[in-house]
Amino acid sequence: MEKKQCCWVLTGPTASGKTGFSIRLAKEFGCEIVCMDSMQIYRRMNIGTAKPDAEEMDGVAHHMLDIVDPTENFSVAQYQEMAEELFREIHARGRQVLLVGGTGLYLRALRTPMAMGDIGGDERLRDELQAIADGPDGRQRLRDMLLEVDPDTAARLHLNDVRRAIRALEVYRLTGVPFSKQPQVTVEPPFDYRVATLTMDRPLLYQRIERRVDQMMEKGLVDEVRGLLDSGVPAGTQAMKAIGYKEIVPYIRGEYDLDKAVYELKLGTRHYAKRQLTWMRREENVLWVDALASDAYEQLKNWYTRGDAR
RNA sequence: GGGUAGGUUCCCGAGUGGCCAAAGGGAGCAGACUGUAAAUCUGCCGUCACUGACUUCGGUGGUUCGAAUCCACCCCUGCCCA
Repeated sequence: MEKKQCCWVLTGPTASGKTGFSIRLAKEFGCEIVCMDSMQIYRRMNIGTAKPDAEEMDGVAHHMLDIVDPTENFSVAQYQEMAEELFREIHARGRQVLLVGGTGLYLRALRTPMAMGDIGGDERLRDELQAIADGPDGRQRLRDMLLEVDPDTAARLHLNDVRRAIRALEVYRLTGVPFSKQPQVTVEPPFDYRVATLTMDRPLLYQRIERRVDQMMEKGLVDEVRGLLDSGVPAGTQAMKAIGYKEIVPYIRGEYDLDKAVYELKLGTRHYAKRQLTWMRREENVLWVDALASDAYEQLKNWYTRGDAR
């Protein structure tokens, strides 16, 4: 079998320093950077997503940034499709792909293409099921519905896990086959991935997060959020659920003061970073690098350029 | 100095004689995750030799079979009057 092309991946929690390392790597190895971040894909959401600006990019080609309007939804499946298309183009140019971002699900979708990747969503159905869930005894009713058509999934899901229960019911309604009985097509990923995760001492990471939030505020995060709202982006969209946006909206609406907003924003970011780490621990074949180690860059370099690794 | 409200486990905050290692929330930690994922959901959370034992509810000393809860004195904090 022909050897697959290898994509480099640099991941890690927010504020761990991915951007800096990625630019350096890109310059040294002629990489084109592909964003692997579920929120930086949105246009006009720059400060809150810590999207690199032109100066930071320093001439390095970046892809998948600003590809969706904040009023639109976007899915993992779309991401996977677009990204793989891009990889082919970049490789055709004879350049190296460097994926950079902290969205674990996106990485997994690339490394192990999702078996149910072709069963789309149905907004109306979701709304309908959500309405049931919101009703009296909603969660129990949802579980009962699921129990009837897909006892395995019903048993696996926690009563409060409404979101996944809805998805399971959705898949059943759409295909007639229970979620748990969907054919497990194991698709071989078309590319190889060499993954490195940046990490650091937890207290230090949290400190950096807080500092970064303060910087976002100085850069005018509030104005950015206000601008989005004023231009007609509804507060309930997927994009506005991003950390940095969902905490500022209530402040703008006068529901709480700025201190509270900043507190919530920092807290939300810390929680998020922790979840990212949890996700990455489960990923296999990952090089963990202490971002603050003096030889961090060397470690990354060696890992990516190592001939036999995979 | 007088009056008054309080001091509870990392924080906030319930608890006014046994059912209290002490509600609830927050933080923190751990985990899940298959077309919303920066989303959504779960577990742990005084200590230990952990189906039991030990230490804790400002301090000390009492009352009681038994106290975070009652009494006495003391220390500290907020507010009001001087």
